[in-house]
Amino acid sequence: MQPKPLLVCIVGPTAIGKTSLSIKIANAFDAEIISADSRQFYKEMRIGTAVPSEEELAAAPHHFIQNRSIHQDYSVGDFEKEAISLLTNVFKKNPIVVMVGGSGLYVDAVTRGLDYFPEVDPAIRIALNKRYETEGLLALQKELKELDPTYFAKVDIENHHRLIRALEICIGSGAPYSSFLNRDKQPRDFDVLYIGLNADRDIVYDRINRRVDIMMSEGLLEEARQLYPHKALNALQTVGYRELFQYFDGVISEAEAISEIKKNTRRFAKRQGTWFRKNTDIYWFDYADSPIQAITLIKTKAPFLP
RNA sequence: GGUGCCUUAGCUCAGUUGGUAGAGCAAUGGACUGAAAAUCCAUGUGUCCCUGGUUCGAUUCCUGGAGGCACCA
Repeated sequence: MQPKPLLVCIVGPTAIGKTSLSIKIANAFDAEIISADSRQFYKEMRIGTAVPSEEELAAAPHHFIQNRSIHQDYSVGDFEKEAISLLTNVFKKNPIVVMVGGSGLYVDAVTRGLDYFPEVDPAIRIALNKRYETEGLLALQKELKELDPTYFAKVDIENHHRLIRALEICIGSGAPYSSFLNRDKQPRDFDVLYIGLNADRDIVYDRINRRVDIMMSEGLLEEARQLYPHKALNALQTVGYRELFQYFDGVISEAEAISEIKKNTRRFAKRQGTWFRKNTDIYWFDYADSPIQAITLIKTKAPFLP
């Protein structure tokens, strides 16, 4: 039997060194790289999202890096479809692809798949957001309880994003949100090997703090200033930009904005840890380990590779 | 040097008319199916500066000490 191709997923908290490891692995196997990072898609956001450098991008073929505009709506569902179709093509020429990503949901969308949900009119979400503003959380809870009692019983009903998402499906499709859950997901015709990169909390936090300073010295302030007119866009609800927008609004000082960026990035890294920790398929490595160890692991898992 | 005020959680501070304490922030743990770097939930953190005294009992009152701030010299 022909062995399935292998998708090597490199995960871990922000600023741990995933980009660098992914390039070394890609070079070792002459592989291409897929980014599963929910903010590196956007071509207008380069410094604040820590997009790979020119040299890094030249070192291996990269996909899903700065291939979108902040003005286009984009979602995990779109990413899943595009990534799977790209993988199908790339696997035709190479039995291994490297995926790097800090966005847990985006990684899982590719490796495990999302359930099918119908497309709904974006106006529904807009209306629901308005309702949330005027009538509050309680009104949303009440409506979901009526339209989808099953999902109501298990969602976090304090979380308006969850409520609105479920309601938009209920209203737009006429069927309960929960009726779409746990349908047969698309089977994947590739195997997945997760490699996690981590370090002691102090080290991660220290790397984050230093990286924020580097971003500022590379011109994050100017990048944010140019995006300031678009601060309401979804893509710009992003650590590193929001805080600077507050500075431009005169709400906080520049120094405060920088320390807020550091704090919010640290919190983000903590949330990434929570997400990845529950994935028991991950092989964890210390950030200081040599990439040889990861490459050796890949070879033992996929002996058919050159 | 004198006088006054202060010292309580990682930080800023509240409080106990004497029964070993609580807010905000920070931090930590968790959730997550098309907004996910988003959004949401939960949780503590303590020689109450040290010393001696009064008291059944002192973080609280008193003595002395240390550190800080202010004013006077």
